[in-house]
Amino acid sequence: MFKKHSHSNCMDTAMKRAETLCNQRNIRFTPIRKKILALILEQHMPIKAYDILAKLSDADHIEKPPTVYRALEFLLENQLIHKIDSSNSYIGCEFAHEQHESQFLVCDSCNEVMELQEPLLSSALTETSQSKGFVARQSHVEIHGVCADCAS
Amino acid sequence: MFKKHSHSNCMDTAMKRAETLCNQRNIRFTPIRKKILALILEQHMPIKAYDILAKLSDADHIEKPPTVYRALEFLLENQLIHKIDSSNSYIGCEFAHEQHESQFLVCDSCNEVMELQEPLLSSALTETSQSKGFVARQSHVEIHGVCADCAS
DNA sequence: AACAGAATGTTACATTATAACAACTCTTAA
DNA sequence: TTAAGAGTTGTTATAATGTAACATTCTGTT
Repeated sequence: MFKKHSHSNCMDTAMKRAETLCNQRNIRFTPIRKKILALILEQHMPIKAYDILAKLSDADHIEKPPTVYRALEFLLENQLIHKIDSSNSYIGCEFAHEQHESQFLVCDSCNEVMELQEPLLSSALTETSQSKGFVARQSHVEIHGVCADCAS
Repeated sequence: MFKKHSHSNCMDTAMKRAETLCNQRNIRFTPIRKKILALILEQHMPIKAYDILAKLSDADHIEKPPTVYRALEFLLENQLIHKIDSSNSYIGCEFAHEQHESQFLVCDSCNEVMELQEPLLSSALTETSQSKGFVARQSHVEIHGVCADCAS
């Protein structure tokens, strides 16, 4: 485990932040979107689309894939969640308040993911793009390995 | 296009490098593996597994998905190719001679991919991991945007 | 209420990837 | 030389991931 913390607390915060953000952007934080964001946040590690689907089906009437993928698309667009490309899974965003790169430490032992916002890394990405005349729009960094807790 | 160059030349070089590397490592560079690496290299941009399959089916007798995925697995393990996670596609490695991180500029306009080995970026990745007590094994960076040629 | 646009429901299907077991091939060692 | 064993490939079937297309419902605005 990367860190101990009051998870229900962090969930509440994230949900409220999402609510506020949607109001600001004048976009609709509908029950389905809310429910799916909550499912992702309560997981506190990457979750797969069809696992979300299964949880929805348990709780409510049976849902279909598009229901989930549409909500995921919405949440991704608004940076309320991120996709971990290497495992086709989704995780709540720790910094849902501004446009930012995706930087992750992915522990291959416990499967937890830590999201980062490292200025050093950000500037390295920016400089790299610039040096190639490349106009960067979105960067995605996944560092796989073993987290501090698992290593010790 | 990121750059003009003699592509058949770069293909030959890459194939020979692969041959040498497999000899050094005492692993078998079988006809199937050779053929699939050649298909990926001649593409010179990311290619999807089922597109490889289609090309094989055209040329030879009909092949099945496991044939392709096994070869891809082999080529990935030996860093002769890389997977572009964001598009489930595969591209020949530009630096098939040593263990290295995967760093890519992905042009969302022309779909070309430029592989990099930027020391600045590498060290930023290393320092980021270390600062979190994370033991990094493999990093993957994809910078999406518009390449110099498409931007101009 | 009537409309327009957004969101959701539903069916069907497309794409990406792997499990499981059989058959073949290559090397090595009796 | 042949039997054993590991590695590779063939084959069938299916799992996992994701989307197209169209119908329906909801929401806010005239």
